[in-house]
Amino acid sequence: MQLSKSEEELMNIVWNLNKAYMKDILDAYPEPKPATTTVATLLKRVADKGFIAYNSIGRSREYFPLVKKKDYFSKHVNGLIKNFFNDSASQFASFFAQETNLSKTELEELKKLIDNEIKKK
Amino acid sequence: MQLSKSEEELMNIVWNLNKAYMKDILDAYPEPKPATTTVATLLKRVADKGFIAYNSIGRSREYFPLVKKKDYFSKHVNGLIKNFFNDSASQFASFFAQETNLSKTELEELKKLIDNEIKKK
DNA sequence: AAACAAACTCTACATTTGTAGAATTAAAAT
DNA sequence: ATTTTAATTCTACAAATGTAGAGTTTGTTT
Repeated sequence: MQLSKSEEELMNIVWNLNKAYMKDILDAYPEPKPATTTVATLLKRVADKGFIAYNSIGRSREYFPLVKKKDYFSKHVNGLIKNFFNDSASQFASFFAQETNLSKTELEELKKLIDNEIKKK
Repeated sequence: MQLSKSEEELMNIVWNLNKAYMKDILDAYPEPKPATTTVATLLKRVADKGFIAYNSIGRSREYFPLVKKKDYFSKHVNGLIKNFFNDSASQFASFFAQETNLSKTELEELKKLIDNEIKKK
């Protein structure tokens, strides 16, 4: 299942906090913060979609992610690639290398990384 | 403004064809093709959002993109990066290099590309 | 025990999205 | 000119999304 924009925003907070009470989540939201009930609704929806779960502790719940950010992301990016780059990751990669404004140093780093990946194969 | 999933799919076809009549677009859809009216609705919505325009030719319209795929994409990917990678493109890049399943050859190619980019800086 | 407060559920509602039938228009074919 | 057909508009409607008020539950404080 797919997360909507605002659900993603919520997930991102949960991923960052790793474990969090409602209150922590609300605190993490940037101004203007949504209503408590809005967050509650989103938490419920995201939980229904199987992205988070919680442990009941006292009157409240400690939420935690069930899906790893990495995993969610792979799927996400792969969807992008499938949709827009004829399912060719390398086509996307080249687009990415050219279009994103990485600095020289960052590019050097990336190159090293790729070298590592090559060695792994 | 943001495109929805199915609007993106349509745009992708239009980007590929570059200029296209309704019929061409329908032809380009994979099976099972949507109803003509569905495509018509999407065309209208996407036009309202300012992503395409058309020249009226005879009884029909020749649609063409107003927004370049590249531009749409940069924004898209940059949004991703902002949202999930603390606004760090290099963080995304390393994620990408490790998580996408590029073959050895593709990685080599990518490396060359990056080398080129480095030289440009 | 009573009052309080935080968190959660229920309900709601406007907007957007996915999808398409019915009706209309206008060009093309006969 | 009449029929046929492709393209467009209008209308519709269910599902998903963004947002939040009202009410309820359940620990917490005094």
